[in-house]
Amino acid sequence: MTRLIECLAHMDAGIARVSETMPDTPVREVTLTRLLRFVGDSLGDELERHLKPYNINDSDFRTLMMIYSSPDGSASPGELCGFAQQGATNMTRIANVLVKAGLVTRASAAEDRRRVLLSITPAGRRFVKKLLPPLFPRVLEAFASFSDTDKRTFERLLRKLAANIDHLTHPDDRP
Amino acid sequence: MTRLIECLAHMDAGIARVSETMPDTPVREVTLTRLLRFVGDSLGDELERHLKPYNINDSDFRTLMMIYSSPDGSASPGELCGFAQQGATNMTRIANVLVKAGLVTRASAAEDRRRVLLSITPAGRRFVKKLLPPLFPRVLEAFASFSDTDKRTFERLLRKLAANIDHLTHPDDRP
DNA sequence: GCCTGATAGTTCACTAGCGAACTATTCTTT
DNA sequence: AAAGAATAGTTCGCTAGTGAACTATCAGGC
Repeated sequence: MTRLIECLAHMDAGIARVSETMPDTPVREVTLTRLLRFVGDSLGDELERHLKPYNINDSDFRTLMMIYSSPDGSASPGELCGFAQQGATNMTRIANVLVKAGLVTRASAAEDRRRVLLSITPAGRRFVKKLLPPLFPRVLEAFASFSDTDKRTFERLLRKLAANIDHLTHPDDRP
Repeated sequence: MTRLIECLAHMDAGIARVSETMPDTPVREVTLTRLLRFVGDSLGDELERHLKPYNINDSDFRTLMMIYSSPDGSASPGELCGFAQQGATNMTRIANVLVKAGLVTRASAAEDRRRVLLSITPAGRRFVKKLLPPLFPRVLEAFASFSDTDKRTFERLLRKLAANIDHLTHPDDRP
């Protein structure tokens, strides 16, 4: 597998060549977009690599973390797939996985029997507490060469970008 | 589907709660990682949405673009999956799709008959030239509120992060 | 109380991507 | 020149994720 840096160089060259035949290409913005996706995917792969030994994957883990970190340790599939940007279909599968692994329980809510309540079990909490700490050094290492200002700036720009994308995909501003 | 901004708020709250029970959580770095992936995925979804009417998906498109932007308009699956960080298996599928759509041709290379050469067809070039321009305004819009300095800084930080991840995943520095 | 419509989940059938096993070709060694 | 190792793709069987159809429950008018 080629090094990330070489991929980026290749990408830069490709974009440059495209912009020759199509002069109105917004080179910088396209580069940023591709870079962002690239780096994001790499981070995701890193995480999956760490999770694999536990036979759990990224979205299962994210979902578990959302339940774990909810104030009362439980949530319904609907809420979860809203925040995790997952389809309801997939959330059903994830819930199945987590329940089967004994990390959460599934019960239908008392007030509204259509809803389902996924609640974290003691084993689920233990699992999170064991899984998370070894992850921290790697996250820190990824940002090792970042100054405090770098991190603040990076976060600011990412949030700004998120806001822009929000406008882009929900152009329903004021009625 | 919930707004991006709300998801981020929810994510912030979740990380804050986790860091209460696990005080050694590197809150800022975790936040940056999650933000980055979030924004990257959203950009990806945006692209897929635009591509769907043409019955082509993100990786098919990226692959097509790599062939299009190669100096001689052709490449072998091996090169492509190196740079696209795709498995060879999937590249076979992608090649099948592109060939079936008449956008590229598949032929075995003369010098080394193990290799396969994927070459873009005139229809493939036309397709790219038609598909790409409507994409530009959206990319520009995503970075609309970014100053020139913002963009430069963002790019610098992303590349720095990429370099770090490279070290993280290939710790084979010097022998 | 009882249709109508809305909401929450699930099931089903399909697309996307991955790892392991396999095939065909080329390189190396002798 | 023949055997063995290496390389490039493909096929196969599996895991992830999606959209459409379906089920069960609730809410509102009458």
